[in-house]
Amino acid sequence: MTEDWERRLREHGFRITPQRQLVLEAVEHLRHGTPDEILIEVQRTASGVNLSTIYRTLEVLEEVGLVTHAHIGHGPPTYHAVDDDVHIHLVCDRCHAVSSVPASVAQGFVDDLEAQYGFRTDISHVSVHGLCASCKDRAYEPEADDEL
Amino acid sequence: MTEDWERRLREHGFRITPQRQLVLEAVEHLRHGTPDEILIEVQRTASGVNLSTIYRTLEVLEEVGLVTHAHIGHGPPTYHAVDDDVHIHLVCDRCHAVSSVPASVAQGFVDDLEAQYGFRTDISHVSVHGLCASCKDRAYEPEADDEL
DNA sequence: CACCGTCCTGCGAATGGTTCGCAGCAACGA
DNA sequence: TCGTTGCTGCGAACCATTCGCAGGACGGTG
Repeated sequence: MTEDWERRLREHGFRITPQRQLVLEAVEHLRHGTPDEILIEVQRTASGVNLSTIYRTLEVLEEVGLVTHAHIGHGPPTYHAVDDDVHIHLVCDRCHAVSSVPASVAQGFVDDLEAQYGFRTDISHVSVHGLCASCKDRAYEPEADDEL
Repeated sequence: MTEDWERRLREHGFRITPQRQLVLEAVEHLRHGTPDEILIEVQRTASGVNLSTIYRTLEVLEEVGLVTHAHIGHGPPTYHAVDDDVHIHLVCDRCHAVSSVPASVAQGFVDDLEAQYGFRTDISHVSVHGLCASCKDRAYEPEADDEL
């Protein structure tokens, strides 16, 4: 049978190539992956694949709706498959830990933005910065030591 | 009288320099500015200032709490003065327009994150992606033309 | 008000992530 | 099987950011 991802690509006039299959599989396997990490994963199977191909392939896969990317912190974007649960990234500014929470916690917020400002939020693209539970409890602002 | 920003810098052991004053003024003048844009603004007054100085100065100003930065979209970070109203950036993925809304619309969301996950959100660092009102009304997914 | 120790700045090079141009190979319809 | 055209690998180009260094400026002190 023809896989869904093949159909998606064909419908948009793209060809089916081993590279595209491998990149998609890598993204699905690593649940979050930067282009770099995806390259390494792909090269476990096909060592000849080039970084530029990863970038171009991710662009194509995103265009046909098979993957999306989100900006987490200062570094490069991370890609993930679209059929994953929609989630929000919580990025700790202290320890840089990234956790995911269901998008549903933001539903009220998203609805408010649409109702009050007409803005339709792509919630999976949101990344939220702050302090994770451990860092919040462990210390209070060591970099802003005005008093003490 | 001694300005607040001078006191802030001195308290942290930093010196007062024209460059630091100019960068701070530029950030306050442009309400959102990338390092590049800030450089151009600063150079209207002092053409000799270098880009590396902008980066280093922004780092210092951020450390002492005079400016913050937020990640908006794919490009470089944007800086703004901290005494601005705390706001959230809404970034339109279609037309790339950036609008600001009061942080208060996210209060419930922020509270939920703290209550349910212990995550203390730095709301001013959040940027929200999606479609602005005009783009949402004007067209439906021209880049994802599955049908028609 | 001049002096001196440091910090700060300008400059140019290095770095890391991403994109581009090109020539050859491969997908897929005929 | 053949030909068209898209896709890939490669290396160079590019952009934003950081670093190292030498000279200049800030600001405390006498």
